[in-house]
Amino acid sequence: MDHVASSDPVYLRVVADIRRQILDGSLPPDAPIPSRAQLTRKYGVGETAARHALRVLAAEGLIVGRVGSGHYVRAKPVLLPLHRWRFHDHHVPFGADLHAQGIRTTWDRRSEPVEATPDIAQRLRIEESAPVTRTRYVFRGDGKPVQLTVSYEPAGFGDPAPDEAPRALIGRMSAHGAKITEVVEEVYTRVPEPAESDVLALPAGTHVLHVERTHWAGDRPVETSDIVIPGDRFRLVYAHPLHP
Amino acid sequence: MDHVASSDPVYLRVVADIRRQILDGSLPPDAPIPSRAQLTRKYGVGETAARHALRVLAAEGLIVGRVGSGHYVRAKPVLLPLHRWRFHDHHVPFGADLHAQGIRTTWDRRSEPVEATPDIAQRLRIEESAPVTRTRYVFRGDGKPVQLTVSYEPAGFGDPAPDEAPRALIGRMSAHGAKITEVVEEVYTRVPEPAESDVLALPAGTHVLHVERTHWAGDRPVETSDIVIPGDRFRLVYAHPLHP
DNA sequence: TCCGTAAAGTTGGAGCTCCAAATAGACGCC
DNA sequence: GGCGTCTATTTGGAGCTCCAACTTTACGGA
Repeated sequence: MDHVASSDPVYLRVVADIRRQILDGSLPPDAPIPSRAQLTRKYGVGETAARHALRVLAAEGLIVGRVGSGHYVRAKPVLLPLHRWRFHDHHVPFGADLHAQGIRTTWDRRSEPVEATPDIAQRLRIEESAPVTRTRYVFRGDGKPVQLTVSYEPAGFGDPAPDEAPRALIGRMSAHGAKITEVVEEVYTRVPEPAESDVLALPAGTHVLHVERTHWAGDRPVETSDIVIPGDRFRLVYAHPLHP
Repeated sequence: MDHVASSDPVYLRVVADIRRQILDGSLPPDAPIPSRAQLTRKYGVGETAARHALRVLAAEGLIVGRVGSGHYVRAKPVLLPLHRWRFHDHHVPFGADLHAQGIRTTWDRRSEPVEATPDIAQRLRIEESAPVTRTRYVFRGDGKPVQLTVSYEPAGFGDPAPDEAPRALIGRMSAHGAKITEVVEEVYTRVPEPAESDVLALPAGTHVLHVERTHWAGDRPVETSDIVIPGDRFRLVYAHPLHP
């Protein structure tokens, strides 16, 4: 996914290679990164390029440097490249489009404990009838429901630690100029399995919220994407690429 | 606010000085930043330090570099140092504390057009009885209202541009272990005047949402802070400091 | 076995240099 | 005035070097 042409700066070659290893898990948390001197030999670059590569990776939050010791893969690494993400306008998907048409958006959320259906149980990898929490988000345009989002998560799984990190729901969605004519539905399941780190550029082992179904305005499927809920499993860091 | 001791790295001295000038407005948007060569002379540092300073400021989003031309203050600069901010957990202020006590949080928001009272009119710097939009946020713990937040903004002022930037409401609040016994109230006013850039580290001219009153659990005042609504007036960039 | 010291390695700060690509301004020509 | 060219300046990539502060490891003595 990270195409780095041979004409690109050499430091980016180093960055891309190390980043890939961290993202796919071949460099696990706390693993040591080659030192400056080793990088110059391994990639045949100068010290300047090696240093800059390490600096970029550190700024991205993927590695940490310890003076006198070395660089290591961040224990709970956290790269959320903001430029790949879109906040929902007013927390309403496609909010920008609604606003463009002079439609005022509101939403609310309601959680309730339910028992896992076979379908949900399988997705969440829990037993049938186990207690789960269902949260229904209703997004409205001018008071009329525009989108219904249902999120399931295992009961207890979502109970945050005392000083838990923020859990703002952030989504990436492509905004089309779709008309708002029907109630749409998405089913999110909070699957405790490794993120497709390639898509999200998240470290291996990160937990994601997966969009299972998405319908929009007349059952026209919308681009499906992963959604991250920053939770107690990882801290949220909005990284600024810092290149060049 | 940015104390840079003489023992600190020299590039930080340069960064702090330029940053200050941008934040207090003495370097207005699009103003040119001294070139590498000029910085070395002006601050008596080497080229390495000058370059690194510019790189840090660029990574912070305060300046942009144009090859062959120079560095300039970003036209709509936007530094939001995430580490100074706390997302509301589940968008609910003090949500982390509520969760710690096993309390489940929900909230909803409702907007309605009203006429400006003298009080509000003065704060918003509009005429009395002018049309304003009142938004009432109700934050609930286990279904019971925990906090009522009322936000006023001039009608039209908040009407977003067609491709408006996200408007997620982000707040910084100190989380106390306060008990949830009473409905509390905050009055936010979207004041179209320069931010106290020193507090928020936002460039001069940025518009902020100012917290006018805050009560919490038995009329005990909570730390008052500024709140930013990313809107069409500026783009939101989550910057990662990038030092060192 | 335990402890203290010495040596080697690593980060981060800082300096210098060279160069390609891009820009902006000066200059001359029509 | 308008147009094209040429030159000085600037960024960004890349190289090299030196050093202080710190960590890790290896070694030797008690």
